[in-house]
Amino acid sequence: MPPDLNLRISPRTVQRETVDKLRLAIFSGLFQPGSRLVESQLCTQLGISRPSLREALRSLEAEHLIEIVPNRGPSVPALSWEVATAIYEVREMLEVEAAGRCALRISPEQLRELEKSLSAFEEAASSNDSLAQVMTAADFYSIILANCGNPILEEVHRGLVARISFFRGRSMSLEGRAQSSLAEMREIFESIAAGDEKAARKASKQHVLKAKAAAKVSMDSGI
Amino acid sequence: MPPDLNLRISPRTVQRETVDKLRLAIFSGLFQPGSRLVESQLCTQLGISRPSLREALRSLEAEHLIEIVPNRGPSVPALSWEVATAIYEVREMLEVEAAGRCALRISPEQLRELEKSLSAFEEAASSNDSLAQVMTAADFYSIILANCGNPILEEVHRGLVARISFFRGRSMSLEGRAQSSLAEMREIFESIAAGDEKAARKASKQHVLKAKAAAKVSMDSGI
DNA sequence: TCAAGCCGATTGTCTGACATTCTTGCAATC
DNA sequence: GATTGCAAGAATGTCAGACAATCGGCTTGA
Repeated sequence: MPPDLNLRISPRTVQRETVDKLRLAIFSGLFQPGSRLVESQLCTQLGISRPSLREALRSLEAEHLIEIVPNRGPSVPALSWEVATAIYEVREMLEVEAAGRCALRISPEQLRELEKSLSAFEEAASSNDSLAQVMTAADFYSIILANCGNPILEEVHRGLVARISFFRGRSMSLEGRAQSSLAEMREIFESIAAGDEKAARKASKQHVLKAKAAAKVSMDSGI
Repeated sequence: MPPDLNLRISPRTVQRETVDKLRLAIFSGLFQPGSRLVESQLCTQLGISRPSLREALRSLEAEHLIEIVPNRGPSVPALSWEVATAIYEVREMLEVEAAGRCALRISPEQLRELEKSLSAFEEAASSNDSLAQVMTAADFYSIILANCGNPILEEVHRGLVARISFFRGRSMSLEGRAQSSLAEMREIFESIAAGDEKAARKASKQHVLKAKAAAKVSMDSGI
């Protein structure tokens, strides 16, 4: 028997359900950065009690998806470009490392999964649904990170990418960004498929750098 | 006026106070890994109500300092060596990068702070107080990370180091580990003081690798 | 126009409650 | 003797309601 196979089924508690829903709401831009989240409103909208909601909010606070100022309550933080830059830098470190490791150790089966997710992104890229683009792209990274052999790398990366979902959504709407993103991701995929660690690292680095540049453009232009 | 100077004073709420106290309790080994945390007991010990405690627990859960299984409640996770290895690897990436950047940009004033914290560790190293050793060493890293120019790097690093505090405490108790740790940290300090990025990276990498090895030894020997 | 003060809205925190689920000990059965 | 089944107790998940402290905005007065 595998030593650490986690067979325990996790009942979905109200708290967890709430965290997931709110997280998704933030990703999809339902809550704009800077907007306040009023407890009583959320309670009625979600149909839950205040204690449960507050527990969920504390979880999101610890993930840095919201911030809670005492006596003012929770709000979606407006990410400064300075912090966004910092996140992109760390994301680059993690993603480059993960891509490199992934190229050396991914299984054929997972490679097919990666290809599938690339196709999914390709389809999304040809549409105008920027949320779908962000989500499918996240799946693509997720598979790479899940196969880098380091669960912590994956976990930290997921947390960071979540925090810049706002920027990612906006920059995906940029003219041609989705298509060039697709090209970059295809290059990453090819390198990993070829088992070429160096190429995977290089392609991955390029991709993050361009994503960061696109985010900067969208931020400067759009307000 | 600085654009983003945060002048808001944060009233210390019961929730935050509780998070800090529990975090410290975990660091100091008051709660052994694997042990369950019973809400009613903690409530009476801390003198707070259950909702406040539960909010605090959710925060700690999101920091991965505790885990909460539905209908079983919170407990301190027993870190497997596999996960610990993963954490050490990511910590290495972050700390090496931070040390390198720090060497290029630290201010003379902060450098003095770094030297001070090194002295503090030196003193702790000659004692037998392994908690003090862990704490002062954490201060040392903290200054490096705070001067690397990337707040996210700092934040993520702090979170990871927190999670391996148990291992760090145990390995510091190893014969001679504190002294060799001191030597390694001094080398890091010297490199940063000299503004030598490459040396700082190298010394930092060595330090983390040795810390990891020491953790492995203490784990294998001690049970 | 601007400052001071008041009022509603919101949050921080507590108490108490109850259904559900887990744990544990004991009895019954094979 | 080992395993199964069950029942009591303990712990958690969730809710409702309450109240003081604080914040933000609006009115009022100078």
